[in-house]
Amino acid sequence: MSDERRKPFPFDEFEPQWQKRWLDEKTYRTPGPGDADFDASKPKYYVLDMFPYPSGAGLHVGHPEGYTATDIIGRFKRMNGFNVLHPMGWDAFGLPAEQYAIKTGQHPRITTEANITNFRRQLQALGFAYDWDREVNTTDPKYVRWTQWIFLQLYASYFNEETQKAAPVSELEAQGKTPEEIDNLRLAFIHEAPVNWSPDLGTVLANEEIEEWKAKGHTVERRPLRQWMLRITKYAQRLIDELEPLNWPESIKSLQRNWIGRSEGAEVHFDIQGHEVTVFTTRPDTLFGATYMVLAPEHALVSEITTPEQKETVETYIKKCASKSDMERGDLNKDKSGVPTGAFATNPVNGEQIPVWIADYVMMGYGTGAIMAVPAHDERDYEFATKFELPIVQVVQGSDRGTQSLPSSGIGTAINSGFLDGLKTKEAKKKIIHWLEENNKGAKKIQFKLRDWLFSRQRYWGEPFPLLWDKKTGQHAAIPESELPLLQPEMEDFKPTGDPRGPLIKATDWINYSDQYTRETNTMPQWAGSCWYYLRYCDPSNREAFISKGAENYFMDGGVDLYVGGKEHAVLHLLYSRFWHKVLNDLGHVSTNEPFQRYFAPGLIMGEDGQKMSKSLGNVVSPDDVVDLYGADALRLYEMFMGPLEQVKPWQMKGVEGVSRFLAKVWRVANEQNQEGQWILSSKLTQGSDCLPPSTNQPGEAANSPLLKVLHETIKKVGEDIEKLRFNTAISQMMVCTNAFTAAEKVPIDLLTTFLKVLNPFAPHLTEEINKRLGSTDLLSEGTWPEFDEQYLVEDEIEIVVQVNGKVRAKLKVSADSTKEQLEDLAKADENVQGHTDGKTIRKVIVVPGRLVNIVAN
RNA sequence: GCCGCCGUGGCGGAAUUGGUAGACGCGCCGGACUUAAAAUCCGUUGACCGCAAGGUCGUCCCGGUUCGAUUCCGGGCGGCGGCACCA
Repeated sequence: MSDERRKPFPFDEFEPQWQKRWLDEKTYRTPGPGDADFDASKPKYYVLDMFPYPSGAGLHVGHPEGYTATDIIGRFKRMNGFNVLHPMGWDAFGLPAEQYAIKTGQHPRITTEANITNFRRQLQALGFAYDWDREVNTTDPKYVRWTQWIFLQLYASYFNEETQKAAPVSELEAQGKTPEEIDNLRLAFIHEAPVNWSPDLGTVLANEEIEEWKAKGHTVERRPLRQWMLRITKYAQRLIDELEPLNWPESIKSLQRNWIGRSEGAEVHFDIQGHEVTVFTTRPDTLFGATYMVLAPEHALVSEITTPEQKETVETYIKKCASKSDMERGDLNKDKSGVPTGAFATNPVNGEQIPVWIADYVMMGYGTGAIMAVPAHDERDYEFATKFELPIVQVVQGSDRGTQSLPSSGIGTAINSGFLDGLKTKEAKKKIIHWLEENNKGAKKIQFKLRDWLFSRQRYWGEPFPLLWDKKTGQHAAIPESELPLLQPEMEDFKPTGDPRGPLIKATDWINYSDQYTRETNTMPQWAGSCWYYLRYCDPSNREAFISKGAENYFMDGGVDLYVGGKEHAVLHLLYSRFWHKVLNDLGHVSTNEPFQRYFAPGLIMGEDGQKMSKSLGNVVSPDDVVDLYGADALRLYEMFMGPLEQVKPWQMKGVEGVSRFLAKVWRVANEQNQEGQWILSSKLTQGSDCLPPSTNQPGEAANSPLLKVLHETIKKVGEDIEKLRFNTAISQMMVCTNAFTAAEKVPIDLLTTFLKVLNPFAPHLTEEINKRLGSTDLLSEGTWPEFDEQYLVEDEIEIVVQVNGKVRAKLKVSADSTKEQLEDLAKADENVQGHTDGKTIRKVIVVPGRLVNIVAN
């Protein structure tokens, strides 16, 4: 253990030197519009990583998986003449820093800075070609300023239903709308609703965040509070439609579509003793089968319609439900519960009086919080009706599932349904919707699962809302843009108070804006900063705007070309970001309607034990340790060689050793050790091409040089594989090529240099070092990607397979231009083939030139 | 329950407009070099039968299409991820 492990090549010496040089010389700086050295005619390529939350634990080997992939693409595109934008930054607001601050008393800014310094060091030790001049940090006041500015754009906008676009609320003012009416249309609005309040965290959480924090041992309860919301639901249809043309994995698209949850159906109005109640259904064709109605316990009308006899029962039931969270209600789905209100509703289609129940299987948050129950054709209604002995009337026939629980998409024929009888489900739906619309009893309706985005948090370490409250009128207002950024006040104590207005409520001087106004004390969620960081990278130090028109037009033309990052953000971050981007697009601040043209999610890297890496299991691998033992290039190579990028795969230290051996082999193609153990240039190296046939211009002869052939195959394959993000097969091809170099008597330097260019995006340190030792003063990464020459790829002798009845019986070396007839004759002449055809009649011979001959005989 | 993805050697994985299954790497075994070890290099390595030539089986299981199926179709089984009383 104490023995220093012998390094197979001196990566520990040259890797830090190259990293220092790249940083000092700003090798990977990306010139943008406005820079003196910017060349507008050069095409851009924007390759983006999801920026990390700089935790105290530092990087684990999962981080560099995606980062290495983008680095290879970026370096490759750079060598192919693109002006590559490949930036990195920090998603640095967040609860862990705040909680650590509460524990230690240290300001979150200090721990955040320290963590960033550590993350940056770790990333730089891997040799990524980031333009560090473009680094962004969501907690930097210069960044916060623009996050708040974008929020103010949302605040000052509404969704124009006609254009399906955001527009300034000033349009509404011009239309004479009242302030209240306008507030009800703003994209950022105040809403009082039951929210997920965590007493021990002292904050409200988004629905999507509950599970995460519960898993960490925190409690979450339902509590009605006034909160800022963002009206993302207005964009539901566009978020689905505009997803379609994007180059994203189909599975991720489907995840988003699912989340948005579009359902087509109808709204139907029922009368309950003078009160109109609207339900949503995807099966309006089953209206004749509605034998009872159910309201969510929280439905506003419950108290009004409940009969005196049922009052006590209903109130008890509502109390019981209120004590349960959404989750608990969901967990108890084995057993339906509910009570009758005593009221009756009139089925608009046949005038039948049907009982109105309340039950917690109906959710207030979806649709209208009320349903028509059709027990013959809905599993849940069927279960409920059976339990409480409510009538079941079949109205669709022909379902293969029998009378109960027809699938909602099921096809059948309407029966017991008056004027719908005999119609197929599809036609019945159309006809009933038409009837409902004619008779003012309902209308076609598209319903989404997506809810508006709960945007406020009760935290210290987040962007304060740039908003004020009028002390007298209670009306809210924006602070002037000139006062941005609005930073949190310096506070000694940011512990949660239990006051749902958050810890900022304690900063009494700060809150008191003027005699007229007091400040909003909520802060924004961590998503805010990550919603638009990809835009800031394009123009990170702009003081006049969040991004300049010029930078936006150039770098965001067609959107981010490739976005790589974890699937865990496939729904929320990517949805929120798309939403903000669309609003900015509608308002004319950006020129595209989608931010990320191509998206790719790398698979998780598991621990050596096959389990997810976690501190508690002790199976976390730190890149620092891997770099110490094998070097940065070996880590990069291994991460890419493990398997397909998208796949979940376990870490294996032995595998790192394997690629380390490969890199050492490359090193030894160019270097050998002398008596003193120093690395000197290999004696196999030659200036000319004296290992090749005399005239390499002759295709046939050139192809006889195995080295030249494999090299050109490698150029071709690696280039193609990089475009397809198939790095594992690219690396295996480079291993094949290296083995050919190792086997060669002589190694022509020009061929070796060509190979080094191909390997450079993967292993930049090693290749630059060898190139330098070979006497070059240029950087490979600033050179151009080699072109392959088809003439070296042509084979003149190939192997074809001879099958008899589909089984391989012989392999023949034949000339590549053999005709079908020649192949057939050669195949039939083979001894072993004859052994299998003797005594049989040849029925058919299939010849696939260049591949095989299959003789069918019996 | 619904949606999506995936099942290939001891292991990570390659090969799909249907055409030699197991590239490349790890591990194992054998050999060379060495006083020895490490490092490096060479060779073997899906299973079974055979001295060999060769043969039989083999890509989760069952069936189908085809001259030919890891690849396409139908039906199962198993695993992973997401959603989940969404009307």
